[in-house]
Amino acid sequence: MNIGEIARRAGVSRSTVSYALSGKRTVSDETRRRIQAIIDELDYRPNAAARALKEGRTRTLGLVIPPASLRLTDMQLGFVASVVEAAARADLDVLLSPSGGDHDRSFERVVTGRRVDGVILMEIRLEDTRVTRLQQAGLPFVTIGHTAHPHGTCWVDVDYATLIARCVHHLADLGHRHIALINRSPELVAAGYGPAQRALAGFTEAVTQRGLTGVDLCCGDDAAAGESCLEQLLDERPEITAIATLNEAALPGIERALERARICVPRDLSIAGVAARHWAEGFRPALTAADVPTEMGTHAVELLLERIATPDAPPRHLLLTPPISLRASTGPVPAR
Amino acid sequence: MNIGEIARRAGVSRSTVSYALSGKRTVSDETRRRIQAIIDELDYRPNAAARALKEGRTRTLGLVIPPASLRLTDMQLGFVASVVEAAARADLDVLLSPSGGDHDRSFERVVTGRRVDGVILMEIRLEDTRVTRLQQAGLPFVTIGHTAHPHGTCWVDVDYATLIARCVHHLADLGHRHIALINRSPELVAAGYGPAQRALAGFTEAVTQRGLTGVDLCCGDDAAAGESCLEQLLDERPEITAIATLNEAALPGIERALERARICVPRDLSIAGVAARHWAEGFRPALTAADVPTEMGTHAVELLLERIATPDAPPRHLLLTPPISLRASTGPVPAR
DNA sequence: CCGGTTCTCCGAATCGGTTCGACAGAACAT
DNA sequence: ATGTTCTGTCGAACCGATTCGGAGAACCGG
Repeated sequence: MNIGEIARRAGVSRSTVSYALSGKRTVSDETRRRIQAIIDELDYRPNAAARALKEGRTRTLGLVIPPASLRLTDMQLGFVASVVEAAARADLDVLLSPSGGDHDRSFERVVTGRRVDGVILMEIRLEDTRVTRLQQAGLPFVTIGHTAHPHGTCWVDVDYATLIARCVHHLADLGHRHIALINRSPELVAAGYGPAQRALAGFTEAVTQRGLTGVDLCCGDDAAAGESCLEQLLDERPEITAIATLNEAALPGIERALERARICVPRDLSIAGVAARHWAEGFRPALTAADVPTEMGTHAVELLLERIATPDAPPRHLLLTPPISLRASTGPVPAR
Repeated sequence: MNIGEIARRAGVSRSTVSYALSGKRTVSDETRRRIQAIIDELDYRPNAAARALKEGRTRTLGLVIPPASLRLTDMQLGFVASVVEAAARADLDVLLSPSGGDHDRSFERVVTGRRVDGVILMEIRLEDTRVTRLQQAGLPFVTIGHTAHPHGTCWVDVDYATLIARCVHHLADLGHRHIALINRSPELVAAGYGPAQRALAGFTEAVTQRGLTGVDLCCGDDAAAGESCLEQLLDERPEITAIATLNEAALPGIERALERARICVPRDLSIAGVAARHWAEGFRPALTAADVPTEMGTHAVELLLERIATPDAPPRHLLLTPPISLRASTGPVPAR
């Protein structure tokens, strides 16, 4: 079912069919109707490869995700979902490329095989070779998260520094003087993972500003790590009355450790953080938290489309600071 | 950087470059080396659209996922990840299409725009219009899960009936006589969702065979539902000493309800089930369970590649029955 | 020295669209 | 009546690869 077949049946030339479809030149009403009827009957749709070849664009976006070996967090999964939906709304398809290493066949195919019109990069490091690779290839791209040199690139990110700082201020307002930050895994922190770094920065600044005692510790991204991390914290730093965290995957473990230690939230201890709504609401009691916006992906797609349309415009950034939803996990500091 | 540019620089014709690359005809060593050097220098890679147009295949697989509005379960996420990785290993790209409704633009584009060589369909219902659409379009496809008419199509699935039955037998061997099945959500069961149906069938048969008392109940796919479901069960059926379940998302809630009721697992109550390893190991104590194989996606890709290669071969099925990993959540029935 | 192989390579056709220039005929103005 | 503009359509070129038929050279044995 190619365009020639349609043209033959309609008794017109191939170009007329093309124009009838695209509307880029006028076609008489009568001819257009005849063509449309045949297209409907045969369920014809133009061959994507042929169109891409001639037009020089693929109507496809690349989405580079962490390799499957690293379990995607719920937050990341939310990004993927919202990217895919936003792209679908713009009638674009999404090509997935699992990539973490530097020399990755899948990534290279996407970048240099002109399979996509632009790329969205997730889970980037402060120094990221993939970013430089994309820049050198001249392919439009947007990152979710940003590198150490954020000015030359388009990105959208969550302002972890501000959000964690707000958590600290909220807890300080409630009278808490000794606050702990439960950060992401030591490996991520060591690798220069942006959110972890910036959360720590925001925490430190807010703690200093309010004259509080702050403890910050790393914690693996799973329930078991959360459990042992909290046990250690309760053991070594009994003066702590409040916790701020951005480690949503550790929440179930934190909850378990608290329950085991017979610590009642928020009576004995307050917790606030940054987490996908799903995790915050699954916590007992429901977690006071800045809900990480699922529309991150939507924004990334918007930025990318802009960038594809006008590659020479100055790169735009989007730093999101969602409000903190007050739920049940924070309360006044316990009387001594 | 097209093939003509390479040819010009190497002083050969375009066809020679093509043959040097594909090896489908002999090219002298010296010429090949010269061409390869230029390709390496310019970092040339053939244009995917042009190749797809000529070859009639896209080297791309379509993966149809549930729409983002429905949160993907961990298991489904595992499938996606393993599909993507298996495809990457075979040097294939994966095009994502979120689709649930029947008239879906993204799905139609993938199916009829010849954007992919084959499709993997997840989360299918016993009656699924997308399956018939694919059959009518003549596009090779494999489903993860199977419909009510499984013989005409290729699929790979987990044998929930057998797995749940094995759990029951294991519990019966330990002396348990009163066993409950915690199934998936009532909506899914009502909608004719295969796994839920088959789990119930396997449970009923095993219970009958061993002469046990069985209770089966539906439970929403989240922690809160698991919690209330278990509270109700403990309240209404105190004689129950063991539980079998395939509802991994309810596990955290089940755990919480047991802890609250001061029921010690496995001393007072045993639990066994079917769950992704991640969930089973996150349970306290670690859950005796058949680990849902993450390689489902890998198998689906293998089947699909076979089907693409030989579309007229009889359709193959794969019913996986992973072994039950004995962990800490099952033990002998408590003395009365 | 000639006919037949073998080894290399080239030219041209092809895939299925889009788009540009041209052109016939109608409509309109002078 | 003649020139001009506007409409609707067509033919051909083009995007960048693959692939088939064949050309020319080297080499073989007879």
